[in-house]
Parts: sequence; C-alpha cells; structure tokens
Amino acid sequence: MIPLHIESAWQGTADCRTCGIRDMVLFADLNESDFKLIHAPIDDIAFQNGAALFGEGRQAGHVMTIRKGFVKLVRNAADGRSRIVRILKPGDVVGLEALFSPIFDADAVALSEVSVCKIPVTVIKDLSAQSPRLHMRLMERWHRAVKEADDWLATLNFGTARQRVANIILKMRHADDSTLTTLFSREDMGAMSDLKLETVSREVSRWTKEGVIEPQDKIGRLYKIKDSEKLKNA
Amino acid sequence: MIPLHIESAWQGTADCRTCGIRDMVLFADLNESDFKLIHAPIDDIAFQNGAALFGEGRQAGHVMTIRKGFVKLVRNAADGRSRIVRILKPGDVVGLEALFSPIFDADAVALSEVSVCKIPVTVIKDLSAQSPRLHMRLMERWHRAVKEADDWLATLNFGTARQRVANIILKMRHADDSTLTTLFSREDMGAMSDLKLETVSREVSRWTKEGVIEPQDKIGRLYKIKDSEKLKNA
DNA sequence: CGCGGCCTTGATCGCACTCAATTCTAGTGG
DNA sequence: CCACTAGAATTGAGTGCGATCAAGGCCGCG
Repeated sequence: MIPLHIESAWQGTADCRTCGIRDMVLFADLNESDFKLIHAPIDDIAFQNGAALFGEGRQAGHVMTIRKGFVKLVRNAADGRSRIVRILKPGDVVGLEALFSPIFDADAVALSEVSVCKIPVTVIKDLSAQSPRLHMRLMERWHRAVKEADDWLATLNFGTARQRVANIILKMRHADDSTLTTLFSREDMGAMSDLKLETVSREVSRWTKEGVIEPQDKIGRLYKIKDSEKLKNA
Repeated sequence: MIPLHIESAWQGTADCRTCGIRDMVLFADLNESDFKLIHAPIDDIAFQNGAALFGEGRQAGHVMTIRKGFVKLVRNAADGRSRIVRILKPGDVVGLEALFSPIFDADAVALSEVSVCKIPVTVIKDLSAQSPRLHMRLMERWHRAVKEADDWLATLNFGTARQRVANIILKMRHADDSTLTTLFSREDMGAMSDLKLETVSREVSRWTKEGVIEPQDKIGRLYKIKDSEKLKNA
C-alpha cells in the first residue's frame, strides 16, 4: 500500500516564544514564568509525505504539535485492512494519549510534507501541574478531538457513496478559500469513508461531470467547487 | 421513531463525599478542602428509558455523571435519519463539551433506567482552577471519550454486517460476567453500526442458529455467549 | 381478546464491491 | 527529446450483499 519511510529531519531546537504559529498551539498563552518550567528540549522535526510520525502500539514518550501539513490517524485491523480514524491539521496535537497510555492507539502518517514540534510528555506534565493556562488549552484540544471524531462518524460514514464523497470534498475545503478543496489519494479517501477506491473514483468523476467540481490539476487532488449547495444536500 | 419523554425525577441534593460510586467518578480524589469549593448544589436525577437527558443544540450549563444505566449519544441528520455516535456507561460523563461550547453537540437519550448527578459547569470550572487533582480526572475522561469514539469507528463500522453485529455483541458484554451480553433494540443496533434493523435481526438470528449465542429472554435482549472466539474472528 | 410495538422472515432490487483492462502522469535513463 | 516504467486514477462488466418492501409472529398490556 503506502510506503512508510522512516526518515525524519531534525531541524533544530525550537524556541516556542518566537514560534510563528504560537497563537494556534498548546503554548499559546503561557507567560515568561511558565516557559522557565520547560526543562527538556523541544525539537522541530520534518517528515516527508508517507512517513510515519509514530506507530500504533509504540512507546509514547512525547506529543507533537503540527506546524505544517496534514497527518492521518490510522487503525489497522488484524486482516490487513485499515481505517483512517481522523485527519489532523496544523495546530492540532498528535499523540495526546501519551499522557495517559504507555502506547499509542493508532498510526500517525504524514499526508504531505509535515513539520512538527516534538514535546516530551514530561514537559506537558510539569507545566500542566503548575499552569492553569495550559490546562484550558489541553482540554480544548481534547474537546476538539472528540468533536472531530464524532463528526467523522456522523458525516463521512453516513449515507450513500455519493453523499460520503460529497462530504469529504466539503470537509477538505481550504481555510482561506472555501471554493478550493484538496483531496487525498482515492485509497485514502476510501479508508476515510469506508468505500473502495474504485467507488470513490466513480463518485468524484460523477461530481466532475455534473459540473459541481472542476479539476485544477491533472492528478485529481485540487478541485474548484462550483456549487457547494449541490454537495450539501446530495 | 423513539418517543422522547421529558419527565425527570429529582431525587435530592447529592453528597458527593458519601457517593456509592465515588471511586469511579470525576470527584474520586478530591479532598475535604476541595469539597469546600463547591458552592452550587449537585442534584441527583433519574430518567426513564427513552427520556432525553438533553437535546442537541440545547443550552449547556451543566454536565452529568452517570450513576446507573446506559445513555446513547445521537447525531441527527437533516433528512431525519440518525446515528448513534457513542454509548455511555456508569462512571462516564455526559456533556463535557459544556465546558467549552455553549450548546451540546448531540442528543443524549436514556437506554434504560438512568440516574445521574447533575453538576453545574461553574462547579467544575471553580474546582478545575484550583484543584490539580480534578484536572487529571477530567483529562482522563476526555481521553476515554476519544478512544471510545475511535474504537467505535474502527470496530463497529467496519467490515460485513455479520462482523459488525458480532462486534456489538462483544462490546456489550457484561463487566461482571463476560459470557452474558445485553443488546439494544434492533433499530438502535442498526444506528450504531450503519445497518438497517432487518439486517441486524437477520445476523443476530444467524449467530443464534449457529449456536454461538443463546437467547436468555423472549424479547431478544439478553444472550449467553457460547463461543466468543467465533465472534472475534468472524 | 384485541391492539400496538417490536422482532423475524421472505422476496426482490439496486448500490457498491470485485475483477479486470485501459489511460494518464511523473519519473528515469538512454 | 523520447522511450520506457511504475504507480495511480479511471472506466467497464458482472456479482453479491445489504436495503427495501411486505407479510406474519410474538409479547406485553389494557
């Protein structure tokens, strides 16, 4: 299926105070005295498309905040089939379960060039015990994760193939320009919505033929949405 | 579909210190000084089978800890179909999202006789700001909710109808006697696994005919599991 | 006894899966 | 620059599983 590259590029030790996306992340509202509590290094790491950030069942000693790119969380069944359980975007945290569980619940795989801050669990725990500001941020993340998970079930895994694909198209709209949407490989889209890749392909083609979406590249990833209403009440 | 009764029976103001299931709940490891911080009344409330604990989109001013019974979280689609997103058991917390969101994300409906502690959000917030002990408990709940949600997707909504029903049977095994399992109405089971009630019925019948499960009542709820291995690798 | 709700079972239909062939793209090396 | 290749997407034909439509049974209750 998807080749798993294990390469990761260390880019240096991060200074959270000057982080470009600090307002989106876990440490958004820490103050100077909070930062003094950080006694372990926070690394900045890059992964290429298809690389595993970590594997299901692996030792979990750190969490990662996504700075750039998309990450899929994958559960693997015994019989080889796999299911994408959620997709994480910049600002989201990968592996929060490390705070409670010694092992990760799912594989995390880069869906594009990804860069992350790797934060030791000890840092989170120290800060969490002393900074009520971080608490709120952490709980917000959890809340977001639960809501996303429920949404995933209620929208992407519901109704006909036509509707599911429509909902993926809508979910993957760009934050800055909601008339654009970036899809994933047909196989990944299938793993998200419990469809076979051929079915996904057929339905994407159908929406295209109907003029509801319009390909912007030759590889079936970037599309322009011409009629989002038709997608919504498919 | 399911009739929603709005009756609820107030049973009195609870004293958390003497709560029978305190070791399972949110306030498990609060101490005497923590309890002094509770300035709003915590009520003990009962709901009958089918009653709504609260509705999707409603004002959220409190959370509820389940003391007895099961509760389903339901997302309703525009076209009237609905999807059970999760099932909550005693010790679980309903409506944690009230801490962040002014409205609830889903309907919560009693699946049996249910009794809950109704805790004002203000109490949680006060305690949370001052008791690190509650923090950990809260995060544990969030963690559990996310894991449950992911499990739900990966096991109940995966594979053939036969496998899905098998997984529901396994999931609903009793905590004290894992050879017994209590199912829900065929319609609810369908809403859990994205199947029609007729299909659920057929598959339950099939497992029964094959001798893998054995009905213990006449209404198709309580079953004895004779061969859990067959269910696991269906 | 009759009624209503739910479960069960049967017959048929259609959507998504399966198997398979073809096209397209990007990448590689001559 | 072009030929060749591997990987992905697309398209087609046929099958089968679960949905749909419908009838009948069982249980609890007034």
